[in-house]
Formats: sequence, C-alpha cells, structure tokens
Amino acid sequence: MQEAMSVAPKEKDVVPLEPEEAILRAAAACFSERGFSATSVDEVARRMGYTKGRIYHYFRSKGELFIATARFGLDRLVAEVDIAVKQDTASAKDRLAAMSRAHVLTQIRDLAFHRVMLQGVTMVVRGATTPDERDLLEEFLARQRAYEGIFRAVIRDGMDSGEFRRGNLTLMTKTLLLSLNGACFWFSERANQDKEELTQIANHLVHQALYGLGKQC
Amino acid sequence: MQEAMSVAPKEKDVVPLEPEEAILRAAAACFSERGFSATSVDEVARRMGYTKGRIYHYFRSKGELFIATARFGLDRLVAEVDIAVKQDTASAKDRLAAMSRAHVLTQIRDLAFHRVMLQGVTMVVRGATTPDERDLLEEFLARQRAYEGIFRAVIRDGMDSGEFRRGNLTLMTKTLLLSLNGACFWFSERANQDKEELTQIANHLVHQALYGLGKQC
DNA sequence: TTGACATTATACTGAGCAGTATGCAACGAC
DNA sequence: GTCGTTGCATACTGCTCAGTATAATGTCAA
Repeated sequence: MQEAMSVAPKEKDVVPLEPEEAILRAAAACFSERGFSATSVDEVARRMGYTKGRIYHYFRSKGELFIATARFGLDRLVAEVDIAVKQDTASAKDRLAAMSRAHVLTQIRDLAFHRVMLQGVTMVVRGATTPDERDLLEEFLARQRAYEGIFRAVIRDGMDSGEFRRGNLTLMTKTLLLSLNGACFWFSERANQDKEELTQIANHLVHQALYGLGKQC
Repeated sequence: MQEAMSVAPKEKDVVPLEPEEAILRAAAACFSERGFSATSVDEVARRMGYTKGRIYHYFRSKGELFIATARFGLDRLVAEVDIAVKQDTASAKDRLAAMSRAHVLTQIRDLAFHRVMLQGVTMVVRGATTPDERDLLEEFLARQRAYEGIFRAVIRDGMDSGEFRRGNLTLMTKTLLLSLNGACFWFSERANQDKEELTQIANHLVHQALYGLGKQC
C-alpha cells in the first residue's frame, strides 16, 4: 500500500491504478491545493469521480488519509535519494550534489505529495486527534528526521574533509533543505513540461544551496 | 489600523492595545498555529477573552481578518527593512546583508505574523471568496512582490558590480528569501529569549543565504 | 447454487462554524 | 435628561462536513 513499491510506472498510467494509490493521488492533489482542513473527503472522492464510501473503505479517517499521503511521498523521495547516497564518489560535495539533484527532481515530479509533506511537518500536527493518527504522524516525523539525517551526515563529512566551512550543523542542514524545497512554494506547472528547463532549474537550486555551504564568498 | 504605525511599543505592552491591533495579534497566533481554515473566529475571540461580536465589529469576515493580519505583518517588515535599504554603503553585498539581517530579526520578533504571511502567499488564495477579499488579497500580493523586488534590485546590482555570480535573477532572489524565512518553519520559541543566541542564528542564516549568491565554492 | 467476503454507493446524523440579528451599556452632544 | 452613536455580547440560522449505517453489487470458492 504505502510501501515504496519500486518507482511506480511513470507519467500516464494506462494500467489502472490500485484504488489505494488512486486515492492517494487524488488526496495529494486536493490537500496540496487547498490544505488539510479546507479539503473535504467528498472532494477527494469527487476528484476521482467516485464517492466517499470508497475512501472510508481504505482509510479510517481523513487524518489517516493525510498521513498516508505524506508518507507515500516521503517513501518515493527516499527511494530516489538513496540511489544517489550509495554512489561511490570520494567527495562529500559530489555526493551531496547528487542527493540534492535527486531531491529536487523527485520533488518536481511528485510536487503535490511534497506540498502535503511540508504541511504535515509544519502545521497539521494539531489536527491529528485520534491516538492511532498520533502514532502514524509520529512515525512519519521520525522518517522525516531520518531523511534529514542523511543530508546532515554528508554535510558533516564535508566539514571534516574541509570541503564545507564549519558552522552550526543543524542550521546548515535545515537551510540547505529548505532552499532545495523551493519548488513547493513558487513552482507553477504551466508550460514547464520542458525537461531541459526542469533540469536547469534543478541545477540552479542545487548550485545555490551548495554554495551556501562553501568557504569563501 | 493596519498602517505601519511606527514600530509599536516592544514586547510587553503595558499600554492596552487598541482593539484592532489586539485582534490582529490574537488572529496571528491562531492562524499561525492552526492554519486559516482550521481556525474559527470564536477561537480568535476566546484567545483575547472576548467574543465573536467584537471581531465582526471591526472586520467584515474571517477572510478579511486574515488578510489584514498578513498585511500588518508585511507593513512592519517593510518598515524595518527599509531602514537597511537606505543605508549608504557602497557595496551591494553589505546592503543585502543588512537587509537580510533586518528581515530575519523582524521575522523572529513577529513570527506568528510571518507564518500567516507565508500561508497567505502560498495557499489560502482559494479561500478568499468575496470580491472585496479578492481585492485585498491582490493588494497584499502586490506589496509582497514589491518587497521581493527590493531584494531583487540589490542582487542585480551585486551581479553588475561583480560581487555576485550571474544567474537566473528570479530564482536567486526566491531562493535567498526562502532561506531567510527558515525561522517560520523550524523555529520554536523555548528558552530562546537569549538575544545573543537570536543574533547568532540571524547571522548564520544571513551568511548561508549570501554565500549562496557568491562566486567561488 | 449458495454463501462468505470484498467493494462501492446512498442516505443519514450530529457537530461545528461563519455570519447575522438583536439587545444593551456607555458616552458624548445639545 | 434624552438621543444618537459606538462598542460590544448573546442568541440564532443555515450550511458544510466527518463519520456511520446500510444496502446493493460483484466475485470467488465449494
């Protein structure tokens, strides 16, 4: 269900999606556009052309649906970035660059999911009422912290090797990731199918984010 | 009312606030904690120890209250940063550093307002139903763009003078500002009254954000 | 064929909430 | 004093929505 399920068939899925994933996609679209509390379960259902009953068959509550959506996005992200982590380059900078690029490209691909994830991290914490949801949310946040930890570790390596300047590691990591998340805020998918353009944007973000860690200015 | 009203008495206001400002502060707290749609007008009222009637006496709708809150925060921000802009330093980098520092310090001071502003920019757009609110929102967004424009201009100067590397100006500006907004995402006001610590955090953010514009890495 | 189970639609309920109507107290003008 | 006006509280209305109950349909097994 919310498992990483390889990398999923890209783009247009001619193969009909399993209901869970179809629901998650619709949910991601709605939640990212209107936010958690402004989105009704009926709305998510209508987006798929079906009704509420279908959703409540697979998810116990709106909160659980939200968290599952965020988690699904995070799993896909981790899967992509893990590939870059395992690359065997000597330099921490190169590794971090590869991770960052994977992060940005995945984010643009799964934009709605990532916007939901951001909501999940920042705000919605208080909406999760039932204890089951609390648990799910806690688990999601733990995964999220673990993901940050991967970047943190590489940055530390870069400090040790002298590739990056020394400084508050937490702050540096958070700022780096925030920069990389830019697309969540200002990206609008108009005529942006252009693969070239997307790559350029990604490169730019990675550049600027990594320069922020550099030594001279 | 939502006018910049100088810089307002700091911290503990022994002087009782005018009702409009008291409402805006309560609204900022609620909206920033729970989001626009999850916040009820009753809740904002209860936060001040009063009732809904009071709010609807000063603001015509929840949406209008929200936008007024965002605008109030933006006005205060612009006031602070304008001081830094008018500084007569030769270097674009120094000017940008001063502006950025002012931005971050003001943001930490008015954190709730800034979180509301961020919501306003990204999401809530669709919640603004009435045409009056549309107008207000549009005006707010215009001010917001103008604020970005100040930074954009200085960065361009820095490119022309060779202090910053050349690149996509829009992207660079947005990424810079996003980095500076970090506090809105991860700042939690625990034992952080320590002025020293706040200044250090601000300096760090400014550093990393500006390094991102630099030339060598 | 029948019966157990999975999947989905429809109809309903109860709560919360935005916005309104109305009342009432204080206060200044004359 | 009395009359208008401002500043609030209280009570009410109509709607939206999460969650549930129930029924209808399909599917597979024996």
